[in-house]
Amino acid sequence: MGNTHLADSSSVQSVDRALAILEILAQRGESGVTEIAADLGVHKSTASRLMGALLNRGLVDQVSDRGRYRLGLGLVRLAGNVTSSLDAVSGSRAITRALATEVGETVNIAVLDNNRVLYVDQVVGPSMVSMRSWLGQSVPTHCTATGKVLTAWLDKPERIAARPATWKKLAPNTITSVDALEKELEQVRKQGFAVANQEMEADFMAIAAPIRDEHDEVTAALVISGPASRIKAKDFDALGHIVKLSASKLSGNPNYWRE
Amino acid sequence: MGNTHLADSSSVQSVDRALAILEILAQRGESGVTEIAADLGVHKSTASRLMGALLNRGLVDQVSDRGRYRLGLGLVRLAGNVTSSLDAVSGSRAITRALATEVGETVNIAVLDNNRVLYVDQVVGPSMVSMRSWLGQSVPTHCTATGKVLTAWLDKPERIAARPATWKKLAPNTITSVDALEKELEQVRKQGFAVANQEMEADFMAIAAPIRDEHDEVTAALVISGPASRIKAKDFDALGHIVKLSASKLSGNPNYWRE
DNA sequence: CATAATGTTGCGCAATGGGCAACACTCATT
DNA sequence: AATGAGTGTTGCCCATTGCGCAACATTATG
Repeated sequence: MGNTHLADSSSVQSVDRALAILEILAQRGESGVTEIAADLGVHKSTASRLMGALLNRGLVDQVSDRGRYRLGLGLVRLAGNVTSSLDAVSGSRAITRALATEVGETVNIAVLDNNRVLYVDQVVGPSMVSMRSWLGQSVPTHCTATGKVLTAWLDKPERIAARPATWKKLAPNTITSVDALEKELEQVRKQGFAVANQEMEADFMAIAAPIRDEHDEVTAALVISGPASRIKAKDFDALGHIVKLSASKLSGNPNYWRE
Repeated sequence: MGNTHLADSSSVQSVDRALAILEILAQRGESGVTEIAADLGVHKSTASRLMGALLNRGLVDQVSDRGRYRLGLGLVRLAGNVTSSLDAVSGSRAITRALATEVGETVNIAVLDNNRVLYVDQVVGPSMVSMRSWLGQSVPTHCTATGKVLTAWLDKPERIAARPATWKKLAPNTITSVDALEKELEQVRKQGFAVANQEMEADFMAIAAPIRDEHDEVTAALVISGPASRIKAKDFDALGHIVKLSASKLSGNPNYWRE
């Protein structure tokens, strides 16, 4: 998909500023007009007017009658349009649901978004334990099974560009060096699937396989995830093959997931 | 939530035009610059530049290198931010998951969005039959259990404003008159839950109950849905009470779902 | 080949975006 | 109670930039 903010080829400054507000609110959660104005480097009256335009279209909501702002449900409506058209075109939902039922865990489809992974589809498994929603989440590449699958087959320069900005240790097994990551990606290419074993969050496991287009390019990742108490080392191989099989059913078609 | 497009109080014209493009693409699926320009009443060079700003921020994608445009995955990322912050604040996920497991069907939370219903959360039930995703979908109020619950307790003028633009018969049992709808909403108020029995789609059933804030105002609807082969008339009452119980667990708090 | 249709981009004018300043409102302090 | 600080909104007016014209590039068709 497009970069978060390219050089301003063929753009409109005021529109770009308004869309920058959305990014700021995505990071901040909620914010006041004066704070946003400082972030944008504009006067607060300008920030207020730009915010007004976003408010009028439901892309932001006011936290109270007069005051702080946050991202609005209008975005959910628009994003629902994106994901349902993906479902309609790719026919992926039947396959992901079958996989979720077969392995009993949550299933996602994810794409590469610059040097991050974006989760664009989700089927929650039937397990009773409350798991967070990954849909629409953006995570680093190096500590996720999806990130490994999405980067393992990239050429070297692209693979370098997809590395994380920081090698922060997020969980007990987080990979924190280039050498270790390259060795892991070699293993992914050999196995045809990736495992993230408590690398992004303690107690959180994931196994992912690549979805490929008609030219055999990796376009998305199919992943199952759950707690370490249910996904054990002795099962990685069998589960990896099951995920690969489902991913292959999603493969061979034009790139629906557009990056 | 905010209206789709208010009178332009405190707004910026070019930003509003760019956001109008998002709405057009949501309706159209994909579109060329010239078509969008005609819709907006601007020159195609203007439409191209507005589109460029949306493209730079990932809110639209190009279908090919040079040509048609559609809504982009950047919207999924932003919407994911909205829904995960709703989960975090409301703690609704545990309750909706438990309900999905208990009744074996898909569970959603929905809000009133002008005279439409917007689905803002979803847990898919463990059933094997492939069901569509409701998350982010916008549907009419009169033929959905959620729409009935969200409008039943409104004052008369607001209830009138929430009626559908057209009374098109969408399925075998679609309500197609004001009198029939008012009678149905009276029944909903009496029962405390709503049933949609093949009213929006043939073979599709739903049962919904209201989620209320600390002032007992209805702020969202909790709904279970599935095919008519699994949700039968003899079970409406029992299921209605189960959904009411779960909705009451989500009630009594400030309005997380913001309308 | 020519033509039609589409999307992109340089240029320059004037419409509107944006800063200034005033206002409205809330909250905290004395 | 009054005052001050901080915030968001809005009228006014100037100058920046949005936008239409026109040229160009690309693709598809006959």
